[in-house]
Amino acid sequence: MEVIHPSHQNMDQIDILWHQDIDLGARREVFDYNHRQKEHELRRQRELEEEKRRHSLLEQQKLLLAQLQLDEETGEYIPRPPPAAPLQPPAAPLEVTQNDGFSVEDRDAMVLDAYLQILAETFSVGSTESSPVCFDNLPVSTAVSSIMTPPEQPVLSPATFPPSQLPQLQRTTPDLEQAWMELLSLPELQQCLNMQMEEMTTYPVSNSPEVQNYSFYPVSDLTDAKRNSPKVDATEFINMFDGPVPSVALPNEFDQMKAEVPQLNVTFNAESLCDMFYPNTPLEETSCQQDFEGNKSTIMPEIPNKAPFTPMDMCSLSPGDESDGDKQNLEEAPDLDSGISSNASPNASSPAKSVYGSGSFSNSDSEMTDMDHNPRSAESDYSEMFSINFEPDDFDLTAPAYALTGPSQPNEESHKQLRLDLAEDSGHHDAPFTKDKQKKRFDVRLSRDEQKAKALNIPFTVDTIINLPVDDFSELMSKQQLNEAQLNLVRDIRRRGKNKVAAQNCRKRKMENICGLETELDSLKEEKERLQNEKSQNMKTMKEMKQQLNSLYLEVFTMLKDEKGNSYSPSEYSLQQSTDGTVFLLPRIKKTFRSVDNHSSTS
DNA sequence: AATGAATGTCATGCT
DNA sequence: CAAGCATGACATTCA
Repeated sequence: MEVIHPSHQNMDQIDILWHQDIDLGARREVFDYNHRQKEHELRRQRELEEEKRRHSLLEQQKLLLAQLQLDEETGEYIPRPPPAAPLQPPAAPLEVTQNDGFSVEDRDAMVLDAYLQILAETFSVGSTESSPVCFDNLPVSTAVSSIMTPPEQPVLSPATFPPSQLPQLQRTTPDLEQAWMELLSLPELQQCLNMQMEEMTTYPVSNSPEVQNYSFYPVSDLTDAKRNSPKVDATEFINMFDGPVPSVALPNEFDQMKAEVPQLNVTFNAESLCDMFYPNTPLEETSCQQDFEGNKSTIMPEIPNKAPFTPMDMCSLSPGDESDGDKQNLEEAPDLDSGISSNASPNASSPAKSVYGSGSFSNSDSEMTDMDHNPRSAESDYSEMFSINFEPDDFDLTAPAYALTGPSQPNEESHKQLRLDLAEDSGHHDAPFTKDKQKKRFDVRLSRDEQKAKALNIPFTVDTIINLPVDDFSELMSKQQLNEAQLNLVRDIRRRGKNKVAAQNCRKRKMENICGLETELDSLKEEKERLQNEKSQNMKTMKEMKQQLNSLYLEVFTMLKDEKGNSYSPSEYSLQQSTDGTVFLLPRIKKTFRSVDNHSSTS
């Protein structure tokens, strides 16, 4: 028996199968390993080229952002003026592109083109005209404005930004956020960011807590801040993190945060940068999870009011500002539909304005600031999650309607508040302090209960008092040792708040009822008109039919003849039909008589 | 200054 | 019975 070499046999079989497949329409290249390998290499080459192209676009975009600065008045990005001498780009990767021999104008034009191209190609966000809007809404402008702030002026730390805006921004620009995430996932960008981050962390960061806080902001915030960093002086760069917090942070917390700085250095590698911006970092994730689990049982009743957890939500639960996150969860969500304390200030979409307050204070903002400035040990679940403590000695920092500006302008604000108090006590509010009367009115309204609560040292916010479920509210009241006056005030605040919402709903319902009735009235009018038209049409038809009947009647009469062949007069005879259908010709004599009788009797 | 709209607050009844 | 809701009536603020 002949022994065939196995491989030879296999090759023969493959050849047979191949011929069969050719008959079926498949080409040999499909099965050719070398051919497939070539194709694979070609594909890889294309991918590499694509990668290179994206990288160059990225570089151009970074360069562009370094060349641009935010015009705080128009909200537009404009070319940055030529930097001062000491402002040398600290980031090495950008030096290559910046020293390429282009004039500033050429480079700006090129960069602008590249920018538009990037927006059109890299981001699959949408049309280019929507992009600037999104950029305007991004917190990047806050970072840029912080960079642009003169060093001698206290730079607002991220902790003083109105954090309540952030989830909103997150919601309003999900596509852009996703695009940023995609960008960040590019290895080249991660490498670049990593280099810059290493530079950043090698500075003597005296206020390291802010570094940690910084990571709580949307990814675009930090990345854009970084993109601007090449033009930023080291001092200013540090100023981005150099906030007033150390002056208000409790020493133990400060030490604790400081102790985490080495961890940050470790975790600031390229792979975990995305995770740092979003809370998948093991460091934060564990703590977030812990906190989330810890508070879940008490948070849950309120959570359904809010959209499902976003990464920012998880971030908010991280240890650095867990109270902020909780407060956002629990206070913003009811505002969405209740409108009681809708913190939507007209400036909410303009971070550059809101950084310095510009008179647009919101309750939540002040509470956030309060929470930042009053980190407290856990007295109870709710005191940790919701409360502000109105400490008598931090009056100007914790006052509800004026605390946004933070420690940078404490005296002005406390004086404003004192004047506001005086105005309220005297019962009238001339408005020398506020530009927006509507806003002022809103704030004054809000601050009445706030003021009362503060006067009695109620350790909760009015939103907390109003929006807590009754069980949680009762539990909270029982845990706090409140005196009679405080309890009464808290109940009044809750009752007023509930009733306010009820009144709003009632009026809304009333308006809807009125609109519904108006619609119904319109439809009824139309129905009436239609029926009247139908009635007149019917009457017209009836008249025509009567005329036809009359003519037919006369026609029949003219055809009737007596024995002599004379016609019957319709005035003397009438035709009547009996029940069995027989038609009789009856003289009208009786009727004539009766009419004569009637006539004689009436006369 | 008068006026109407919008909104907050209170009283009351109902669930 | 307490809590909350609905709603009419009144008060306040503002344009």
